Order: sequence, then C-alpha cells, then structure tokens
Amino acid sequence: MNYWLFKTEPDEFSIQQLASSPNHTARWDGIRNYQARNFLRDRVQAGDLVLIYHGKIKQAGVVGTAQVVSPAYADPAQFDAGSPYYDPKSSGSAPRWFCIDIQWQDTFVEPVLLDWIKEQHELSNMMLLKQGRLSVQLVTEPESRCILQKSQRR
DNA sequence: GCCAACGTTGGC
DNA sequence: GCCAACGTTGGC
Repeated sequence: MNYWLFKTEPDEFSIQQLASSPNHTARWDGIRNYQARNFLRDRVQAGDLVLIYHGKIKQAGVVGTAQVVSPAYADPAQFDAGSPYYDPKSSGSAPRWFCIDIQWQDTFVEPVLLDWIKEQHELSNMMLLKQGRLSVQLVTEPESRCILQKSQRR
C-alpha cells in the first residue's frame, strides 16, 4: 500500500466535485507528464491512500483524502480529438497516458496548508517541496501520518 | 499577473 | 543525442 499526493486546481476539479460525484467516485485523468504517468501506470494500486492537494490558490494545501479504486487504465481523453487532453501521437494499441478512478474519503475541516508543511522538519523531504510541479507524488507513511494528524488537530 | 523552475520540442 | 528555444506550472 502506497501513499500519494495528487494535485489539482479547485477551478479544474476540486475535492468538493469528487465528493459530489456518483458514488463519490471520479476518474483522475488528464495527466500529461511522464514522471506522473509512470507513477500512475507502474505504482498506483487500488487501495492506496491519496492526499488531495489544492494548488494555484492563495491558501494552497492538502484538503482531504481519497482512495484509489481501480488499476491504471488508458486515459480515454487521449483518443478524443475534441478533448483538451487529446494526443494525436497516442494509439489504442500503444496508449501513452493513463488514468485511475478514485473515491472520496474525507474533506478536512481545515486544509493542511503548504505554509505549515514547509515549517515541519519531518516533512522537509516531501516531493511537494522539492519538485512542486509534479502532479502525482509519492508520500512516505510518516509524512502522510503527520499530515493526517494535523488535519485532525485543528 | 509575474517570473523562476523545469519539462518538452525540434533543428542540427 | 545535444541543447537552445519555448511552453507550462504554480507559488507569490
């Protein structure tokens, strides 16, 4: 079982939208970065815990949790010429991009802010702080525990 | 909305 | 296969 941090912009797809999706479940798609793709394709498994992160806002931070509920599969948007995620170089026999389904678990009463994360010595090695742009990141068990505990503390 | 960081593209 | 140019990301 792995722990992940998935980044999203609340204007694009927020944790509230995930929570209000049918069965609290939605496809996490549109990943068009090879490092993130490799994580999705090779490492993400059903049952993994996901920290949902809202970025590109003033109070960026982890806003809740979700659970992975499918294995990786070819992202249908890459074959859809009308989609912003269309990739003409991808083919059905050799899909380039992958996605998964996740199910909403919890929305924190208050987000665990990036500002707070930066202050924690035990979180100083988080990929979030080293490679801010990566949208799918591996989180260690102690890191995720630290953030989850903070979310319950208020 | 600025701009630094970084990933991708494409000419050579 | 190098690397400069370019585009995108995301915190501020």
